[in-house]
Parts: sequence; C-alpha cells; structure tokens
Amino acid sequence: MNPGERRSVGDVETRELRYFVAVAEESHIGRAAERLGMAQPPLSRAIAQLERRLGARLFDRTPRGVTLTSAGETLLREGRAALAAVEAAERRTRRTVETARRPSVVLTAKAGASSELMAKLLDAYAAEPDAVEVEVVLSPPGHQALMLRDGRADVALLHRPFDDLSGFDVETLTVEDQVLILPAGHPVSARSSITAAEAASIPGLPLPRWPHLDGSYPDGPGPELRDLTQVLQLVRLGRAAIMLPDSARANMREGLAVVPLSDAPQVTTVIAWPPHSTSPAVAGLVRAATRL
Amino acid sequence: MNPGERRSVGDVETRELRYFVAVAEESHIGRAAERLGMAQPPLSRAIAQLERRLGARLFDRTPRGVTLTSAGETLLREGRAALAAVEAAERRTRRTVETARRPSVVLTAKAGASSELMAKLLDAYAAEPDAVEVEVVLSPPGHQALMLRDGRADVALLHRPFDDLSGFDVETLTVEDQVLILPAGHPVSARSSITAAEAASIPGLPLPRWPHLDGSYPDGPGPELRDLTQVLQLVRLGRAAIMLPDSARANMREGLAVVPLSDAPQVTTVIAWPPHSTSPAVAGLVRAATRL
DNA sequence: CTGGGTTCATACCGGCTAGGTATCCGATCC
DNA sequence: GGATCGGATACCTAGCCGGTATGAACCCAG
Repeated sequence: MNPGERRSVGDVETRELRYFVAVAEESHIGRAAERLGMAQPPLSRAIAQLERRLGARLFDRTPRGVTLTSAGETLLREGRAALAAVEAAERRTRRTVETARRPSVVLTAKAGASSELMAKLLDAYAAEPDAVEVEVVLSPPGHQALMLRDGRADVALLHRPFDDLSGFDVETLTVEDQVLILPAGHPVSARSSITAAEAASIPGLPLPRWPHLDGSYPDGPGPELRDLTQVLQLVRLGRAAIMLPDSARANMREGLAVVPLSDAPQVTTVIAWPPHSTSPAVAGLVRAATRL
Repeated sequence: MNPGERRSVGDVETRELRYFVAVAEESHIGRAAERLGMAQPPLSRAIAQLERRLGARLFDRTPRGVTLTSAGETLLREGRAALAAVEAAERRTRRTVETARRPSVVLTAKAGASSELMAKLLDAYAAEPDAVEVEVVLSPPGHQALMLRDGRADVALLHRPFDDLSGFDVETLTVEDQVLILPAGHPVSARSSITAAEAASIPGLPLPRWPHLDGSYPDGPGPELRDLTQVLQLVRLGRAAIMLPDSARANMREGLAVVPLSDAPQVTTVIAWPPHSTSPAVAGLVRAATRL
C-alpha cells in the first residue's frame, strides 16, 4: 500500500476528536494537553494534522490561546455528538453482558423534582410481571439527556422546553403551567397572575441563576445556586423568587406564596429512551409510565 | 505513564468500529479483511483486542465463520450509528468551509417519487430572497435517512412509515392513502376497495420485492426490482401489482387500473433535517416546504 | 479413520506514527 | 527592549499496527 495513503482521507479517529474537543473547551492547547495528560507539542501536531486532513482551519491562533473558527464550531457540535455515540456504543455493549447476568435498567431524572411522579412510576413498573431492578440515577438538571446520549442511562425523565429531546423517542407524561414562588406576604403575592417579564424584574427579588452543563454560571443579578431546597430557603428569607412548574407546590412549606405565571411556557414531563432500544425493561417502564 | 494504561479502558477508536462492522457484515474474518484491504491475522487480533477491551465476547467462532453474540448485535447497531455520527462530523466540517465560499444546500429524496412536490418545493424556495443553490441528490429508496445521518445531505424528503425518522427534526408535508396499481381490465380492478392482505395474494399478480439497504432482496414470490418505471411496465404487462401512495397516479400512463387500499397505512411525506442545524439554507427550505 | 480444505489464532518481525524533550518564533505587556 | 506566554518545529524513542508464516480446530470426502 502506498505509504501516503495508509490513512485515507476521511478517517477521523475518536482520539483526534477527543483532543479537538479538549482544545476547543479550553481555548488553550497547553491547558488542554495538561487535561489530557500529555505534552503540548504532540497535541499541537495532532490538531494541525486534523486540520490538514479535514482541509479546514479549526482554530484561529491568537496570542492568548486559540479560538474556534466556524468550521471548528461545526466540528465541536458534531464531534461531541459523535463522541457521545461512540461512548454509548461502548457502554451499551458492556451493559448487554451485564444485564444478561442480572437484568436491570438505569433510569435517570432530575434530582429534587418529579419525586411524586417518579414514585408512582416505580410502583407501577414494579407491579409488572417481568419487572427487573431499576437503578435510579438522580443527576443535576440538564445532565439526563447527556446520560441517555452517551449510554450511561437507558431511560430518562426529561422536561420540555428545558431538555434537548432531539434524537430520542419520547412519550409525554404530564403538562403543567409554571408558577412564581415568592415570600409569603410580599406585595406581589396578592396578585392573581403575573407575566414572566414582570417576575424577572421584581425589585429586591432576583431570580436565581442555575449552572450550565459545564458548571459555569450565566451572568446576572440573582444568586448562584444548584439546589432547589437552598433556593426555597432563600425565597422564604425574602431574598429571591423563582419560577417552577406547578407540581412544585407539593414540596412546599410555610412562608411561601404562589402566583400563577400567565405567559411562561408550559412544562412537559416526558419519558425518553434511545431509538431502537431493544430492552424489554425500557419498554416496560414506558408502558408503566403511560398508564399512570 | 504505565505502559499497560497507555490506552485506558473505554477508548474505542473508529478504526476498530469499522473493522468490527465489516466482520459483522461479512460474518467472516477473512472476507472482511479482504474488503478492508488488509490481511486476516491483524483483523483477528484487532477483534480479539476489542473484545478484551469491552469485556464482552462479540462473535461466536464457528468452523464456517463467525456469528454475532447479543453483545455483538448491540455493538453493531450502536457502532453503525456512532460511525455515521463521526462521518457526519467530518463531512459537515468540510462542508462548512465549502459553503462559506459558495453557499449551497444538499437535498436528498427518493428517486422517482414526490417529483411534483419536489418541483413545487424548489420553486417556492428559489423565490425566497436569500435562496442558495440547491443540490438535489436522488438516491435509491431508504438511503435518504442514511445520507442525512452521515452528513452527505443537509435536508431530506422522507416517508413514514418506511423511513426511520429517529434522530431527526421533521415537519410533515403531506399525508396520503395508498392505492393498489394493477393491469387495466383485471377482474380485481372493478372492486371499489381492497385490503392489503388481499392485495398480496391476488393469483398471478405477485407484489414485487424491493432491495434492502445493502442491495439484497427479501424472500418471496414477486419479481426483484429496483426501478419504479420497470414495475409499472410489468404491471401493464399483467405480471405484477404494486401498492403505492395515491400521488403516484400522477405519473401513470394507459393500461393501469387503481383500487384504493382500505387498510394499508397512510404514507406521510416529511421534510427532515439533523437537529441543531445552523444552516439558514436548511431553515429556508423547511420554511418554503411548510408554506406549500 | 484419515487427508485435505477451511477458518480463525498465534508467533514473529518491520515500519510508521504517536508521544516525549528541547528549542525556537512571535506577540504582548510592562 | 527584555520578560513572559503560547504555539510551532526538530528530533528521538517506543509501542502498535499490519504483514508473512504457521499452527490448531473443525468439517467433510472417500
């Protein structure tokens, strides 16, 4: 074989994609190399080689690091999806032998939400004749879809419009309006309804900020929080307000008031699973969920 | 670094996936090696190594070749999807620089169908102010979804329930009933409707068989055909009948009769595109399509 | 039962390439 | 203008990937 053709154009390896994603996320080859546990020069070379192979400049080199070109942005988006798919293939293959020994199914849901729905779902499924063990993974908001994509979970409870449902098969479970939770006795709590825009600009009651998937926080005036109970405590103390789906009333204690939001999007809870799933346990969970 | 850990568990390369898929498809390591342009021993080793890494036996070795285990079937399904995703990442990245020079969008549709819809769509899109060149790729039935998945196309016209739409964003364009096309003058052509089961068992008029994605044909009595005009000719000659969506009447000539099918599933034509598409041309085509 | 054919596995070897170290170049900032 | 930071280049080493030769297990024919 011609040495120049040993690696035909159009044959990107996952290692290269991992390198690329690391560099893109760090915007810095040196730091990315450190994160990858390797030296900077080979990483520089690998990126350059990938750029040559793709016939596209992926980064603009600046004195402070590197920034993505538009081609790079495409590769970041698509490459992440591709890496998730490869990881999913790997995990699900491993899982196949595991579940053959002892059948089980991994269900993931947002920590601290849908607990009532979840309980009913688990009960309903457990009543099925061929029910297997359900491993429940409660992960931080927004991670459920990722876990489903990369094979760490078999089924997930997701929420429209917050989660990205693309690529999944879904079945709708509940649709709820959103409400604004604020301190009991606050003047606004007397109102019969409020708009999202108004809710976001109540003097002295900023909406809290939630972390992104990578752990960073958006800019804004509100407090940075990751825990729902923390937030509710803060609301009780008169330091914040928060928009939540209607079902959140269930977990509420004293000291809080509720005002319906007139124009906030409805929150849909769905059960989602990867397409082409062959697992009877997943099918059973979905069946149980839709029967609720 | 410890030599034994240079390649951490959980780090499958696309090359390995390609090897695995080839072996799975050939059910024969030697033939797969030939197809891959390599010798058999390294391929054997690569598969064994992959099995070790995944901790799962992927093939049962038989004296006549190899057969997939259940873990192998999982990896075949998931691995194909992962490879398509990697190829998509690569192609779309290349495409980004190409379309920056000269904007264009690749639309794929089933050869020999939807021609009227297609014409209207192209006209409607061309009328948009920022329309770009549309590269139409007519591919054999069933290939459209694949092309969309691996990045060879940007948008596709697909048909429920024939195409697998999972993983795509879609917008429904038309819904049609199916009809049975048979030779004019045939006794059955006098009926006002017919069931799919009846249509499949008309004496002397077998339904033709269509090739699978890999080019092989399903078993059955009907003729093996890949071309719609061929089929219609055969129908005219009184040698076959065929079930088609209602819109196929448009392309029909003399010598053919049409009987509505009472229980065949409706055929939905949709325009589909990969989720997270950032292409304004794709958005424009979708907009134009939904306005039809 | 025995010999040949088929198919995958093992043994061994060579070259490519991924990764390491040392160093350079270019830009920025005081 | 020197110091610093960050990426690129040069060069070397070793591991791995792929090739050839051969073994081992099984099937089938006679």
